[in-house]
Amino acid sequence: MVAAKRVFSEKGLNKTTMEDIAKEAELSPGTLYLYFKNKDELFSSLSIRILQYLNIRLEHITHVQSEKKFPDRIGALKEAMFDVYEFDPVMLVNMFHLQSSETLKNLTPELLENIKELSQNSIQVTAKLFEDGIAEGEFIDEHPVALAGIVWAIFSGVVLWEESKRIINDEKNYLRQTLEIALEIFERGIRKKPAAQG
Amino acid sequence: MVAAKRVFSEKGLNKTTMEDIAKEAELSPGTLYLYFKNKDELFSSLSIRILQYLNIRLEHITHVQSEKKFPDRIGALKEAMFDVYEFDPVMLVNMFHLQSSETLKNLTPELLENIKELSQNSIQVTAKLFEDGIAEGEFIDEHPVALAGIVWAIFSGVVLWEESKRIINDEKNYLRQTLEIALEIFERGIRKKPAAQG
Amino acid sequence: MVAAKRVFSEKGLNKTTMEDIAKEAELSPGTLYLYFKNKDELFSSLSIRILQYLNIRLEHITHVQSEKKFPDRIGALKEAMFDVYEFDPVMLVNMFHLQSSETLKNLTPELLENIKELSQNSIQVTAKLFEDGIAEGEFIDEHPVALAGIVWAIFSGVVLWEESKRIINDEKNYLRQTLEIALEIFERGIRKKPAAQG
Amino acid sequence: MVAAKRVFSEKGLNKTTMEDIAKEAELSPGTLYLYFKNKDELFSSLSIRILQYLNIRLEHITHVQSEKKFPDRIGALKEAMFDVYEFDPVMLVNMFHLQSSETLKNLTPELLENIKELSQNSIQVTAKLFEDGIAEGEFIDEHPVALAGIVWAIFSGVVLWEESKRIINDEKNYLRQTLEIALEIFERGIRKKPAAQG
DNA sequence: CATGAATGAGGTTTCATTCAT
DNA sequence: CATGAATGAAACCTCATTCAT
Repeated sequence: MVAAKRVFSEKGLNKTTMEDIAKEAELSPGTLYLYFKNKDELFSSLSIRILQYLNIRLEHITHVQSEKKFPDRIGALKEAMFDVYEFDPVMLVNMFHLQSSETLKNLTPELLENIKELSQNSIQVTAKLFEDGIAEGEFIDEHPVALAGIVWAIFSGVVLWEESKRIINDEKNYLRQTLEIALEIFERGIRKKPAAQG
Repeated sequence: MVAAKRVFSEKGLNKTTMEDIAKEAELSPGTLYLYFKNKDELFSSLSIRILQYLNIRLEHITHVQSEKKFPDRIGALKEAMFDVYEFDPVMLVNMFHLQSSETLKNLTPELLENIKELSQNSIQVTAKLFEDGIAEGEFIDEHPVALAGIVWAIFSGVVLWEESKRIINDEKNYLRQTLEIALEIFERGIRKKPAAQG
Repeated sequence: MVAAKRVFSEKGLNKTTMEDIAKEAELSPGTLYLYFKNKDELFSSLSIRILQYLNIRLEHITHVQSEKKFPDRIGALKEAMFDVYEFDPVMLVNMFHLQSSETLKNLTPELLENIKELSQNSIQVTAKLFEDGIAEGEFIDEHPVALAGIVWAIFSGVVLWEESKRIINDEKNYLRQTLEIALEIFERGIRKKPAAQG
Repeated sequence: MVAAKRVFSEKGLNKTTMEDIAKEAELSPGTLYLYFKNKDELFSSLSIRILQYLNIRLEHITHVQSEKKFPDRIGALKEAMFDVYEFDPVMLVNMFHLQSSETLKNLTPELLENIKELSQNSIQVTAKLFEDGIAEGEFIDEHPVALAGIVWAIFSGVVLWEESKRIINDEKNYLRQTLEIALEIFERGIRKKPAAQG
């Protein structure tokens, strides 16, 4: 349920009970089991929604904007990241927590396969974005998949980092600014001739 | 207990029972509660050990190696990262999950304060590493705290990323290589005149 | 549960486990927690049943028998006491032990308020029984609330006294006789002109 | 330990741990077991101190003041009650709670015998106080033991009553006044010709 | 399709008691 | 005579899951 993820955000996966979720979703606990095999699957399904949204956005970048030059496409990637974050900041953070063996082991094989495909696909699509730049000899590093991994690692690192600052220090969340700077540094770091020094 | 984290590492936070830990530590369940108020606090104490180790390594960089020039110091930071990761990869990942508000509520105020201080300190110490470079006009961005945040975000992002790849795809963990590349890109990205192009 | 107090009666509050109660009630332990927040609250709820029964009996005296003269009404009070004792002797004794601050802290505020109201109400209703006698100038003491307090103190004192005699000396319980005499003395003691001397 | 009973008073028998007591007594838990076989025995020993004090006071009334007339002796009994209450209000209340089967069953036979004797003795001594009055034909009731039981029941009833009022309503404790009135009523109630009416 | 009362296994936690020092 | 760390049995309580309605 789209609304039930609010509970996960507040309490975290472990401390959230099925009854909490049912209450928030205005359903009965039993009803949840009509839609989800168990708690972990419910949690994962919510995570998958974000991965799906992310993939849709990435498809859009490659297909619709395929004629554009690289600098615009990395800008589009940045926009996609912001959108994904704003689509559901809470579940995004939760999804990053999903990546721990204990949760993944309880999933149905289909669901696990689903997650695998979605994440592999998003990496590959991201990697394609870098291929042009590499082809044109603009980049220092020439392994597009590595670059894709790193750019998503930066994304998740910044999201978690800003989130934990918010919780521990009660600070405001500067995600957008921090991510902007981080990606700028990344972009400068991968180019042979930094734009700024043109 | 230094030996009790083995159980956490194997089973993950949720699936680990106090009795598991007691058995591994060759103690009785009751004894654990002489040293830790509850399960969350035991877990957090283990996380703190990593933060403490990190801070010790960082102190070492600034104090002992203070005469060294910047390029060496960012190299030392990189080494510290690898060491922290190898000190206890699993607990490091768990620590990134610690930041869920509900877990933090069960901690004693002292422990919470302890965590706060350690993370703030590690950021500040890291920020100092960048100050020289900024003072010498070598860097584009001039906000050392922002750079410190980003470099740690990259670290945690890469760690989580590689861990999840390992779990989902059963791949080997390329942490060292990925982190190496990521930090190289980062370093190039922050300098005005990339060393490679000097 | 009306049937669950049997266990308390047999074993006493401390020695009774939630599982004992569950077994006697033919329920599972978890089910008990659907109805009672915790053990103290379950125990208190049983105590409240006696207070409620007492209040119902007292209401009956004032409302139904309001036309009767005082001597009959104090006789009715005596009957109420016997009935309350016979309603559940063991829980009555336990109720007198309820008043330990630590136990009261675990209760929900509503339950605590409930207990307060019931005890205050029973005092006030009892006090009303004495008001007529005072109005007609028959009594020496003219503070009805004080008399109400004393008559209930006598009740609880005699109940505890006879119970402890029963336990320590394995004697039979002479509650009825002792209470009869005690209340007769009380009644003679508060009147200006003792009936016997008329 | 004379000072350790404060803990019982605050928390009640069940909620008080041996460690609480040890801390209050500035001893270690282990040391308590040098002096007391177990928790119940520790608790009972504290109760016995009051019974002993009560018996000493009662002896004093009969032996030293044996030449006095009855009216003075019942006045002396009243004083003894106040003294006993002030000697240790807290343990007095606790002692009344002791009278529940669950606690008594764990006692050593010697201790139980001790308690039996002390309470039987105090009843008998009290009964003697009434014998003179009965012999002189002043009293309506002619069973001294019954009167003794009732007078102690009134005492314990009033003590518990005032104590519970204090806890539940946070009221001040009017023990002295209430007991004074209650005993006056009792005294008037047992005499054939009330003193007040000459 | 939905419910929600009931389950009960299993977790966390407590605490009277012991024993090596 | 005193300690207090350690015990471990047994308590309380939780919560994912089921199933009769």
